[in-house]
Amino acid sequence: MNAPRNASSDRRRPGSVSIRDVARRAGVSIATVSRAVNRIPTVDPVLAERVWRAIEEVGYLPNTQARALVSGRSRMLGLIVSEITNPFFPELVQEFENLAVAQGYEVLIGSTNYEPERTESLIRRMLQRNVDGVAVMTFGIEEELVQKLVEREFPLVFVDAGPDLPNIRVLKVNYGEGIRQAVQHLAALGHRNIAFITGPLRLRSAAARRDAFLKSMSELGLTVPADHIVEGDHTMEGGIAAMAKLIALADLPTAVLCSNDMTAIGALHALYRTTHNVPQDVSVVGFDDIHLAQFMLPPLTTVQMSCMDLAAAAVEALRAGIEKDHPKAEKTEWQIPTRLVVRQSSAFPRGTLPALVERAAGHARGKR
Amino acid sequence: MNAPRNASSDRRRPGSVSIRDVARRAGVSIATVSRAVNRIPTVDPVLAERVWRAIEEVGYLPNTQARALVSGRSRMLGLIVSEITNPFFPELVQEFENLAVAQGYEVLIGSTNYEPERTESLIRRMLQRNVDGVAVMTFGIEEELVQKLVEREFPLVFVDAGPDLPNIRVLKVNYGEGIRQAVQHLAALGHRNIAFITGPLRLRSAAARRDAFLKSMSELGLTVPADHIVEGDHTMEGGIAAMAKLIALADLPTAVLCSNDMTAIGALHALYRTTHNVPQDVSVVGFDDIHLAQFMLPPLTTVQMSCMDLAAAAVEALRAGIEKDHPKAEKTEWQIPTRLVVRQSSAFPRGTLPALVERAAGHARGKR
DNA sequence: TCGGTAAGAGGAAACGCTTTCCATAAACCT
DNA sequence: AGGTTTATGGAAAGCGTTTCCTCTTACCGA
Repeated sequence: MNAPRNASSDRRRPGSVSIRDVARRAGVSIATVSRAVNRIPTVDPVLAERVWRAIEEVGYLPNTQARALVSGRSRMLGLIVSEITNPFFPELVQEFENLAVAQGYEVLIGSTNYEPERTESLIRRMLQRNVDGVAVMTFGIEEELVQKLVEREFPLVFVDAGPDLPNIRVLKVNYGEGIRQAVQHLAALGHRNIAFITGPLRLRSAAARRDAFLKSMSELGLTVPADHIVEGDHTMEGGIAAMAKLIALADLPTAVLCSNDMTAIGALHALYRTTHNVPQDVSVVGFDDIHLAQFMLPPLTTVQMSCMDLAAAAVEALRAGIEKDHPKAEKTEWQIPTRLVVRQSSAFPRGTLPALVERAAGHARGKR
Repeated sequence: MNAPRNASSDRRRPGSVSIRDVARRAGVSIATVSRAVNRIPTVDPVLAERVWRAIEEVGYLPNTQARALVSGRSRMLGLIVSEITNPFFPELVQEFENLAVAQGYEVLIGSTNYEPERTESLIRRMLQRNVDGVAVMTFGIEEELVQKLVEREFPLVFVDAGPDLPNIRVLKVNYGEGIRQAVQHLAALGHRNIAFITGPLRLRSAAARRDAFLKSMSELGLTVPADHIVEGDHTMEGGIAAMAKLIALADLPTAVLCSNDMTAIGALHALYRTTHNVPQDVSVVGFDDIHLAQFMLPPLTTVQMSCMDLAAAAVEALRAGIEKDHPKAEKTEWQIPTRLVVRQSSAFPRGTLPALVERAAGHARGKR
C-alpha cells in the first residue's frame, strides 16, 4: 500500500495537518472549525468542544501564511536596528521580541550596518513579507530610504524624529534630561573642564546628545572649547581614538562625557593604556546604561536610556497604528525619559582638596 | 469619485500591487508574468523585457505569503539561540542573517533564555510560520523539546549532537583541538597548576569543553584537583563568582582556562578587584573569541570558535536539507575547527625566572 | 398545529500566487 | 501542400484560511 499519509495533497510536509483534517475528524465543516479556533461566540459549545478535542488529537496548527493571505495582516512586526553587534541593540531586540510575542506578533529583525543598500533591501524584504508595521530604531536613518514604506502607509515608528505624516509615530527620547543630570553631577563634584565625545554626527541622535551637552554646560555658565568636542563613532574603537585626541591636548579635561557607553568604555581603555586612573585623574560618564556598564572597571557612571521603556513604547506605538480600535490610535508621540545612574567612574576633579582626601583614604585602605 | 486606487479588492493596503496589475500593464497574462519573474526560459525575451519594465513601473513586489502558500516553501529559516544578550550570539545571528539573505531566505530568530516553555512556544511559532528549516544553536538543547520538529521531518541543524534521524544535520565543533592548543600553550609557558571554570554543565557543549580540558591535561601528565574545576554559567557574573572561589583556595592556580569569553572577562574582573595582576599573577584564557575579547585589559588570549564558520555551516547544512538537489544533500556532519589566539592575558607563571625578568623589564618601561 | 423568527451550521467565494493543462500558432518533415 | 510535432500564451485549479450568504432546524407564540 502506498497510500499518502493523509488525505490532503501529497506535496505537503508529512505530519502537516490542515483545517480540513480537523473538520473531518470532528465531523463538522471547515467554517465551524475556523469559527471555533477564532472563538467566535455563535458556535455551539458542544461542537466547539468537539472541535478543540479534534484539534488536540490531530495536532493542528493554523497556517499563518494562509491566515495572513486572507486577512491582509501578517501579524509580523519589522524591527530595524543599526547593528546587532552593538551591545545596546540585543538588549532592545530581546525586550521588543518578548513584548511582541506576548501580543501574538512575530518579529523580523534586520540590521542596516549603516549601509544604505542594506537598508534598501531590508525594507523591500519587509514589504514583501507584508509586515504589519516597522519600528525603525536606528537613531537617525535617512528618511528617503523609508519612503517606500511611507508611501504604502505602513504603520511606522521612528526614534527622535520622523516625517510628519499619518501612520508615523515617533518615540521622543528626552536626551536633555539625562545629560543635564550628568553635567550637573559633574559640576557639583567641582568639574569645570568637561569634554564630550560625540557619536557619528550624521546620526540625529548623536547630534541631539551633543547639543544637549552644550546647552547644559551653557546653562551653568561653563564654556566648551572647540577641541573639547571630539567626534567618535559609537564604537569602542572610536572611543579609544577620540580619547587619545583628548589626552594629547595641553589641558587634559578633568571629566569626559560620552555619547554612548561603548565610547565611554573605549575612553576607559585609552586612559588605562596611558596610565591615567579613572576616576582619580579623569571622570568618565557614558550614555545608554548597557548591561556591560556596571561591570566595567570602575563601574561606569552613565545616563540610562531604558531598553525596556524604548521597546515597550515601540510595540505600543506599532499596535496603535495597526489595530484601528487601539485606545491610543491617535497618539503620535511617545516620551522616553533618561536619567543619570551614578557609579564609580565619576569623582572629584584631580588636584582638588576632596580628591586628595579620597586618594589618601584609598591608599590607607590598601587600594591602588 | 470615490473609486478604489486600484482595480483589486479595496481591502488591500494602498499602494499594494499584485501580479494582475503587472499583467494588465504589460498586456500579457498573469502566467507570463509569473514565468518571467521566476525566470523560466520558455518565455519570449521580448515579452519578458516588457514584463520587467511593467514590474518596475508599477513597483510590483511578489507577495511572499501567497508564494509560500502554493509552493509549500516559505523561504524562512528559524534560528534558535540561547540568549541574544550574550555577546557571542549577536555575532552569530548577524552572520547567519547575512548568509541566509544572500540565499534568498528570511530569518526568524528566537532566544530560549534557557526556559523550556519559551523554547516550546518558539518551536510552535516556527511550525506555524512554516519555516523551511531550523538551526538550533543553543549548544545543548533538550532533545525532547524539538520532538515536534523532528516528527514533521523539518530539516534541522544542531550543534555538537542531535538525534540520529533523517533530515537532522549536526555541526560538530572540535573543542578538543583549540583547548589542547590552549593547555599546551600554558604548559609551554611553564604552568602546571591550571584551573578550569566550566559553563553550565547541563549544556552538552560546556561538558564537552571541560572534558577536552581534562583530556588535554592528562595527555601532558598534569593532574587537576577537584577544586580546580569550578562551575560557572557562561555569564560575566558567573565568571566573577567562580573566580572568587578559586581565589579563596589555598593554592591559587597560576592559570585559569574558561569555558567562554564572558566567563573569562568575569575572571579578569574578580582578579582585578582583588588586586591580582593579569597575566603577571594569573594567566587567563577564554573561549569563543568574541569581538570584545581583543579589547579587554589585557587583551584576552582565547580559543577562537569562528561565528563565520558556524553560521556558514549552519546555513549550508539547512540548505542541504531543504533543497533536494543540493550537492551536499547527503552530508550529515559539518566539522567546525577551533584554534588558539594568543594575546596578552597569558604569560609565564608568577615566581618563575622568565616572569621575574619580564616584570623587571616592564617596570623599567614604566608600566605597572 | 402551524407560521414566523432567530440561531447555528455549511457551502462557496476570495486572498495572490504557482502550476498544470489545453488551445493556438508556428515550424518541420514527408 | 498536408499532417505532425514543438513552442508559447491563456485559462483554470488549487494552496489553507476567513467570511459572507444561504439553508436548516428548533423554538416560540398564536
